[in-house]
Amino acid sequence: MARSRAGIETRRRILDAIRELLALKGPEGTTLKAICDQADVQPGSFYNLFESKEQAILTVVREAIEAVDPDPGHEGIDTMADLVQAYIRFMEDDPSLARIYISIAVGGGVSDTRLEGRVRRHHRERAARFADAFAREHSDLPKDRARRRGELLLAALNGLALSGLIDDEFDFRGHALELLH
Amino acid sequence: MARSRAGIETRRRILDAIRELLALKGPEGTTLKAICDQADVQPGSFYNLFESKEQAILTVVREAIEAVDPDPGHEGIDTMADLVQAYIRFMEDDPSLARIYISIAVGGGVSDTRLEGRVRRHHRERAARFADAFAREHSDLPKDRARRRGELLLAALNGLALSGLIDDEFDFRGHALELLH
DNA sequence: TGCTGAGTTGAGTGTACCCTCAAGTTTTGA
DNA sequence: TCAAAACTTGAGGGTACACTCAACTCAGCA
Repeated sequence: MARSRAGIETRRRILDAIRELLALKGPEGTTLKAICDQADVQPGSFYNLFESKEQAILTVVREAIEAVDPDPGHEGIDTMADLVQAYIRFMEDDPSLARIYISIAVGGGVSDTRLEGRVRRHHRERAARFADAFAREHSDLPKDRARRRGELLLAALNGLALSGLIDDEFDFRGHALELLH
Repeated sequence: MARSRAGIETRRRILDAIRELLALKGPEGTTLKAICDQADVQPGSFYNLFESKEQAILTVVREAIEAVDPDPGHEGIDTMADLVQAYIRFMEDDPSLARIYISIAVGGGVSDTRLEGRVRRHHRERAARFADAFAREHSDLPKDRARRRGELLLAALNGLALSGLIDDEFDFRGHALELLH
């Protein structure tokens, strides 16, 4: 753990390096040497701050999982527009984290049983949040139908994000906004 | 290359092993030893049939990319229902390939520049196919709007597939069929 | 100013990886 | 039937990997 100014700064540089490498080169390219080169740090310094490479990567992965969910405090009162806008912001402001997030969701990268369960739990909570927002705006619909619509909207956003990651020219923002109708 | 009965059979066993390992353990878990154990083959035999581990994996990856596209002959005449049904079949009959497909699409696994271009090209062709099918069934819509709807439908399907891969209990089939309305 | 502990260094360790190859067995086809 | 070709074996080689550690520097503070 970092306890001094220098340590905190080094820790940040390392996490930045991992984030960039994961997004750019994938898990296979995120070697200790690559991380250390990118962060301009020696292995010994890395292991002074992190228990293992795996643990450091998991820190970034957790960050990605959390970043996709906006304002946890707003849970229970956010509108569909809020949720869609938040996703757009996530994709535009932090494409590296977005790529990592979708990547773990599929399980193609860091495959770890604990992580798999965490992703599933997170996904279900997120689906519920979408379902609630939708139900609030369409109180006429039966509860079950609202839930399914929430699931569908979340899936559509994830799919649009996927298209955006595959194809730089894809108009994620436009499509996402259209979803609101 | 396999030239005799035994070689062809061994080659099949190896590709089966890779397919299963990629889907179950991800690229990191798909080591030569794991492949050979699973296929009940020795390394020397592997290298008699494949140039490299990478080449063998790419064979499976290509298979996954192609498997998602049904009946290439029908291109230009398929209906939206055909395309959706084909995706459902792909997800249900070959979940390993489906996981691999979505996984490469994100770029989280085998990250290779050639592959990245191939995926992008494939994705664009696939979006065009959806757009065409949609335009054929809604000739009243302006061309551009039809294209965007095709893109959206493909993205939604991919997103639903993602949900299905994260959560076994997710009703992919039901949601996909509902998309047709 | 000098002590303490946090931070840094980089050569070095062991391991697991991908791949090779000489020697042997089996299959093919003339 | 038999020689050539295809296939299999498994020990072993070179490399790149994650990680360690003793020796060092440096910042913060009494």
